[in-house]
Amino acid sequence: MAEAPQEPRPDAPCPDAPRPDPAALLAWYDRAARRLPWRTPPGAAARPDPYAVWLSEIMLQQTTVAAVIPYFQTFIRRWPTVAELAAAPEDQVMAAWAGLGYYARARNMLRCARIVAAAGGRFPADEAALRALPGIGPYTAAAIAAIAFDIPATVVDGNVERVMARLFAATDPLPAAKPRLRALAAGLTPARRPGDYAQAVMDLGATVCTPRKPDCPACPWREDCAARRLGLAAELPRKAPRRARPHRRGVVFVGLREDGALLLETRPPEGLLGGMTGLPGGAWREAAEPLDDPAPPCPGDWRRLTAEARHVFTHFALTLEIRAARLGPEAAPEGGAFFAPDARARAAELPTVFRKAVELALPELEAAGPGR
DNA sequence: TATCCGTGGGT
DNA sequence: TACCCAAGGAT
Repeated sequence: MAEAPQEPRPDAPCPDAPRPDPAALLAWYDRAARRLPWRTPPGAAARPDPYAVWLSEIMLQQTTVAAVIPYFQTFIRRWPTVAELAAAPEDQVMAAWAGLGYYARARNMLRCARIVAAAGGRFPADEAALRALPGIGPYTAAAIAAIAFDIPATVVDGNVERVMARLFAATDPLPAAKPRLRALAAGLTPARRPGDYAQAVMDLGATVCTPRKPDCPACPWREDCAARRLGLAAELPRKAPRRARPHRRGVVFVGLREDGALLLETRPPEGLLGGMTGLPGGAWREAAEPLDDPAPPCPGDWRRLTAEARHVFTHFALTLEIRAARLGPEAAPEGGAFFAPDARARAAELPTVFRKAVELALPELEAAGPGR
């Protein structure tokens, strides 16, 4: 295709500017690569298990490495192959995922595992085919293709966007700048060691080219970085302003039966905390509106706790009023609620907002004793 | 294109 | 305290 003459952009690298060398980044990676449970050492001839790469990448979506590691270890030990994960009951998978957040990931992960297992148990070594699987978007498809199969796919995550914005001093704000940052990243992707390169750019963003206080002297691309020359590194990438977070309130019931069983319910499959186990309660409404005062899920001596559970979701903050009761062996839940044995073990299988409420209520309920 | 969807750590 | 941010995807 013929090159159309392009309007020069004020923040574009001049044609004679030194082009960052992927080999320099790979040399840094050979030295500085983090050891991660799903990662093979840099330069290793053997590719990592595609199942482990896929599992780690799903867990790492919008989630920090430190948070993922224990969950990855648990999953890989409990379900060592995609076939074994595919055969697992959904409620067990959701319970094992509890606390990691973005629960639609877990359901899509299981759907994906079942598709792959039914097709023979091998992940496709092709970016487009990966992209067609549930829970695998542009980033994850490129990451699996590159890391598991050493295909020269361009991974673009938040790290890569930040590194490119600085390297080329792209001053236009996100998210509008995404297509251009992707194109810049694609222009650097090497044919040699693309899997290590993909991980190297992300490691660079995670450990050197950090959002605040980047460690420019430690950067293998320090001499090539336009933002560093301009003194802009710490200010990039720029971002469009975001909306203020609203505040909501609600009521939850923590019911403890004499035998230690906890009163729970299964949430609707879609939406917030979809498909997870939760506590019965009312609607969560804007704090300025009247509180939804729901009927108890089961008759009992319900008492309001002084303490409230506070939790912050991505797009709103929540304060939960807690109503707690010890319930007799005859207690009969209504409206889909049910008892599950071993309240303390169950709390670990709840989304964090509910786990907080249970942890506030249990000591008081246990101290009160059955005869209260 | 914009909104929805969790959580925990850093500053 | 308040805000930012993280190996994003689905709709």
